[in-house]
Amino acid sequence: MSEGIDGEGATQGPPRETGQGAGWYDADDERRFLADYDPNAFAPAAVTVDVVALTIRAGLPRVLLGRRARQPQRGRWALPGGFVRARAGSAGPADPDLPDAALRVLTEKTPLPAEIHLEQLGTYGAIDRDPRMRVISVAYMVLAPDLPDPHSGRDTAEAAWVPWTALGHGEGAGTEHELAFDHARILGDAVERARSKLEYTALATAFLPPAFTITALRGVYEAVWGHTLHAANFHRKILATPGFVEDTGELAERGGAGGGRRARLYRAGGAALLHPPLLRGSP
Amino acid sequence: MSEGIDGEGATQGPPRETGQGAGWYDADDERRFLADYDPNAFAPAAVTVDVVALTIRAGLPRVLLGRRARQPQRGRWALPGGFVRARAGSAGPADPDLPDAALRVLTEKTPLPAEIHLEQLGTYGAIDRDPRMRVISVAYMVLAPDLPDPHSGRDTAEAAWVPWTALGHGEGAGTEHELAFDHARILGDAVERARSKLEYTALATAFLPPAFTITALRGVYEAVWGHTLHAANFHRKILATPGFVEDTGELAERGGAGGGRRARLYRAGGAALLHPPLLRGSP
DNA sequence: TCAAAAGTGTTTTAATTACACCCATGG
DNA sequence: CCATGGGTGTAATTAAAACACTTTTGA
Repeated sequence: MSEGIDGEGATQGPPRETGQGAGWYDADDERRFLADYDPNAFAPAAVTVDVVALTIRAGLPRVLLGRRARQPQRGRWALPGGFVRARAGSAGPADPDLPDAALRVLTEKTPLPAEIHLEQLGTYGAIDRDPRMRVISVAYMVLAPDLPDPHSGRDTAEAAWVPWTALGHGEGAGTEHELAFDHARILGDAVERARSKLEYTALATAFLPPAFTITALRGVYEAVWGHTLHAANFHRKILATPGFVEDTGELAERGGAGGGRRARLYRAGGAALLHPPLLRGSP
Repeated sequence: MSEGIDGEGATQGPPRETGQGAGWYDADDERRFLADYDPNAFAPAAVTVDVVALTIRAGLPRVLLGRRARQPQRGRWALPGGFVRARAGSAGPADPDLPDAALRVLTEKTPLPAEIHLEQLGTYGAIDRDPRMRVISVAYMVLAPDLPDPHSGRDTAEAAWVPWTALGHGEGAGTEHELAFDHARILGDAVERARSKLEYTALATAFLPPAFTITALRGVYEAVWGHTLHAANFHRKILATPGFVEDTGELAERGGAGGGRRARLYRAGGAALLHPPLLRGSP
């Protein structure tokens, strides 16, 4: 990990030769080295996590945002985020790994269900992305079913599930919904990732409750991709894809608002990847 | 970016209210805030980059590794890596962005051609991944054509393009080629990413020189995927995929070793994504 | 002239699409 | 009993896989 094979600052003092020349791995020598090591001899950097939590509510794809109550970028909408706890301190225990940090900052905003899809999106570290200092931010994407309204949290004036279509990924400068820092870019990357992963993975079920209808599943695709799909062919294709969904044997409560047959309920199947994939370019 | 909307340590002192209540964005207030800001009030973390540079040489897929000349993990093979330069200092100027840091540590090992594919793989930050301290490492993947032998560099006893099949991604514990830290996991993630991206992107050409034959392109797929492909159908499919390759009008120097027709030379086309994709499951 | 590699034709098979139609339910 | 949404049948289209075959070159 870490400094790998080279890297300035990666070693302290001259190399400790132990008579083996080119140097094969020696566990005793390593133990002596670590006993002498000073962890504060390195140039520090601030590391944060930002979470793009996506859901679908009322047919619209939405992202969890909070309006910043403090400087910098006070008043702007921003992704939930926070510093990674590198070690235990007054604020609490250390985050064992980066996903723990992501879930920690997210649960400050909203309760989470037992099953949640969390994946790393990417890391953003441009030198000018935060006006205060060099900050390197690891972004995560969360896909969740429709959740209760969020609470605002300590540094947030308000928090809400905002339709991402209102944000104009990357553009939207000067609008009411302009995002703080480079969060518009991070959101744009998350949306593109989600759109693309619906094609070749079974991820769409992460947006739904444990039991759902094929029509609800189609609603996920239509909301995320932004266009309608052929209902009959979609239905058949889902059922023909091994492991995508499993029949629960139950039926949904009622048909559509103005009548209609009651739909069968399915649960997510075991498959992670779809063979064959669903392609986006279909009507 | 950075601390997003919440995050402990994200603010210093009480919020500065300016009489606007819920707080809309105010550029003047932000300017005053930044003038007072102390960048050293944060818990630091070490941030590094590690680079998985992949190529194909003599029909084998290979990764650039160096043998560590210093503790910790002295004698083990490791990925090229180094600390991100958060700000300018005695070691040199700051890295403007993370990809700059990745290219910097890579050019310490090998000269690079003009065109190079660099993409971020992911960030690794488990609390125990480095025995010295909490280190968060941003991993990059580079795909390169066959390059000259690498130079060893300051902290490296030797450097080489090692066939990744000899490394057993993630396993290989106790073998001569066991990797340092969590580099086996990072390499495994890179290999899986490369295998998967060959399916639906035109990335295979990144492993080849500017002009190449369809057979050489097939060799890339066969090396990375680890099985042979049907030559005739592969040929046709490549040419049928719009924008994958363009005919140069030239022919390769000679046919195969023991005779054979001279192959046409192609260059990479403009397309980034393949429609339709090439699927891995084909003989 | 023979073997090796490049490249084309053609048949078989499977997946996708489009459109027609039946089923179940609420008003 | 009819509008609405769920669900199935089936033919037309298109892409993939398998296999046979021609072309070009080096030894």
